[in-house]
Amino acid sequence: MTPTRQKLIDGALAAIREHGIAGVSARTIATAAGVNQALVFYHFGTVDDLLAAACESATAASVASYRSALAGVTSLRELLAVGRELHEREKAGGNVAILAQMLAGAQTDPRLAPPTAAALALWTAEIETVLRRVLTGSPFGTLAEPAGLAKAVSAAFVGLELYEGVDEPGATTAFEALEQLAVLAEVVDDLGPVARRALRARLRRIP
Amino acid sequence: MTPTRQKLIDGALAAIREHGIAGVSARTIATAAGVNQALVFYHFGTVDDLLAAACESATAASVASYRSALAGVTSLRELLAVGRELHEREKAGGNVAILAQMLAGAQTDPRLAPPTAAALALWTAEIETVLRRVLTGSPFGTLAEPAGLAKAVSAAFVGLELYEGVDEPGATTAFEALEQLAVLAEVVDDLGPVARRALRARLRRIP
DNA sequence: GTCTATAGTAGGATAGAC
DNA sequence: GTCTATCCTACTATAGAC
Repeated sequence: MTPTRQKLIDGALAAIREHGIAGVSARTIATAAGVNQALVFYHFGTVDDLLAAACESATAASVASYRSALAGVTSLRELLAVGRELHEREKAGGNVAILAQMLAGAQTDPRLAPPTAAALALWTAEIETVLRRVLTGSPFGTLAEPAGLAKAVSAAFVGLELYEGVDEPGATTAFEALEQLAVLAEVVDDLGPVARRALRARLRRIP
Repeated sequence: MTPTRQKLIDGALAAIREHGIAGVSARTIATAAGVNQALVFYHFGTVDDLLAAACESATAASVASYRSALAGVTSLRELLAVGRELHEREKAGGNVAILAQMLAGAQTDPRLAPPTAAALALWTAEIETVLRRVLTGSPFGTLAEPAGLAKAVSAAFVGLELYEGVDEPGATTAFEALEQLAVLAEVVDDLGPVARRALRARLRRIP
């Protein structure tokens, strides 16, 4: 990785954060990177390709920085704590914000869709591993596929970050409600043998 | 509402759907609307103001079209069915897609944030009403605030629609997992008196 | 209210000097 | 690899004719 390539990638991330997908351009990126505008095309060919590289880089780094924390998670409560920490750090950093902007752009730009899907897959794979471990033997795990659940969790998280951008206090109440729901989930997961048997019996009656 | 204003609003919605927030302009909107480009500024002053009006209009219409269906909802299962129908219709229509694009744009454009928040509030208010009714007496309702839950549901839905744009089969598995989770929620909600008492006892021990 | 024309700015992309 | 200069396109917004 040459220094200029790195500058451009960092500049692209800064430009997305500052101007959103609607405002990024070779010029705004080059300004943020402190390099000449023509270098975007020399090093990456098109703006889209630079955005793809930047998104991949930022997501890979972000996911890696949570890998050890996620590896230690053995309960829903702990997973939630990691999610809360991620959310807190995102307020300053904004790697999920990058993903959200890419996702918005990818809806109508076929060149952005594959790299965005790939970046999201980094998150879902990590979350799926944790969910598979945490939900083993739980009523939740027996019913819902960890793979689908991981995708739903990632998508919901992105949606909440977007929502926070237009209604910060509202987003706080939304997160609090989800935390309460997770508490309930842990309680259900932790029911005594009698109640648990009743639950299992009910579940068996569902196709 | 003059015919031209209406054409412009419809054109704005079509343009957002086709080009995303990154690609809308007075020109793309005017082309979609079949009117002269200068009329955007005559009728709405700025592109942002037209987008705001279009978003409000589309969301209000969409919410209104689900009001009667939502009024008949008395269980989580039924609420889920409405959600599924909305999701199916969105594949063709795309009013949530509009909201998602506005949300992405609003992150960095302060002029888009208030109208976007207002449009989202139309959905959350409706969902909150239903949740409040459905969750009365349920362990879920006693723990989590319907207001926060409604916001979380709306945000998650937007996130899932965005996710679907880059990974359609993945989004399907995500929706399926959430449906399974809702089934489990209904089962918990419907537990026999013994198990229910055990659940309540546990919940009381949590602050 | 709607049109044409246009000013002024910003954007993608390339050629060619260094 | 990096820079300047430049072409062409597209954008917002307005002025003025109809």
